[in-house]
Amino acid sequence: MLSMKCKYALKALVVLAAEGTKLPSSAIAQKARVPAKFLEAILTDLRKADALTSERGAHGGHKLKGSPEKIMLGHVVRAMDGMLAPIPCASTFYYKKCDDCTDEKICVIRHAMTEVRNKIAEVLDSMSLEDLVNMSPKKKQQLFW
Amino acid sequence: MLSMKCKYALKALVVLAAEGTKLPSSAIAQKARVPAKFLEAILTDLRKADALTSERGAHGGHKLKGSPEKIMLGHVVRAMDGMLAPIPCASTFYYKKCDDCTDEKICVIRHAMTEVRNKIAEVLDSMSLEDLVNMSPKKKQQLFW
DNA sequence: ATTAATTCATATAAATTCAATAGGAATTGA
DNA sequence: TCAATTCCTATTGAATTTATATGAATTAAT
Ligand code: FES
Ligand code: FES
Repeated sequence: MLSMKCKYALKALVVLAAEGTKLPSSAIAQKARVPAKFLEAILTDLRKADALTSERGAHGGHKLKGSPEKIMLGHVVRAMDGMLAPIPCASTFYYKKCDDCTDEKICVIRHAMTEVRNKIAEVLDSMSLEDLVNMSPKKKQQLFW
Repeated sequence: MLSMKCKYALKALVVLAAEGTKLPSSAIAQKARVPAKFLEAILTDLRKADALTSERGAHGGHKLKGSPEKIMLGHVVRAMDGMLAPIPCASTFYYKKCDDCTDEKICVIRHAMTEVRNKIAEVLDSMSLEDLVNMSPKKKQQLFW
């Protein structure tokens, strides 16, 4: 399950990708239809995840770091929610051993869930913010949802 | 994320699939290495999900309902954890509208997550308990994890 | 220098979900 | 009657989620 945090993060990034310019968090919150104060914390995390840069003070704001086609959904989702895999032992970026399994090399649950994780990663690691923006039939009107 | 409940459920079902026979929950708990009392509740849910049948009283126990190749992982995961989709609006079995989106037909988040959900469903709805058992290199020794 | 707009840091809180345990009623076979 | 079992209801503690509140630090404009 994607958390609200992650969903909001994606929306914020789509807004920034479509806009291209620097925007204050309040403007992003409005356009993305996301709780303003919650978004502030999310933007901080996105900055730490290297997805955007921020400037403080008057006329400050947030701007995408790098071009939209280089920021992949997989990167964003991992930064917000952690692993893509359904189960920690099947994760490549957030691997964790299972206490209830003695030999993960033969574990059939792990094998099955690794297949799932690979499919998820295939989709999310090949889809960029630009893809997301272009996906919208109304992108010229800046309507994404 | 797969819950522990779901993981335990899958393990219990693999044990039953491999064994073929009726087993009391205590025996399943031991073979699957799962907390006994927690498993009891899980087995009840699995019965309600039509994955097994139970007999009460002495010599009672639980038995797979139908053959292992007909019970799909997707069915089990849905019964335990709900939707496969990363987000409710992208779920086919557990659909729920998003409060923060005004037009889901054009929503790019939904479009992206629908792709993910379809990949997940493709894997889990085509993999059966029998597949899981056969996946094990040590199935003859009943070692699955 | 003051003010307004902003990010940033920290703390907190309410609600929900998860993982499990407890206790005992009901059922069944020996 | 007894032992083994499923089944039912309640509870618990911990963690996570989804925020909100407060105010410090920074910056540009006046
Ligand atoms: S090793 Fe993770 S489920 Fe078995
Ligand atoms: S409709 Fe669900 S994310 Fe937009």
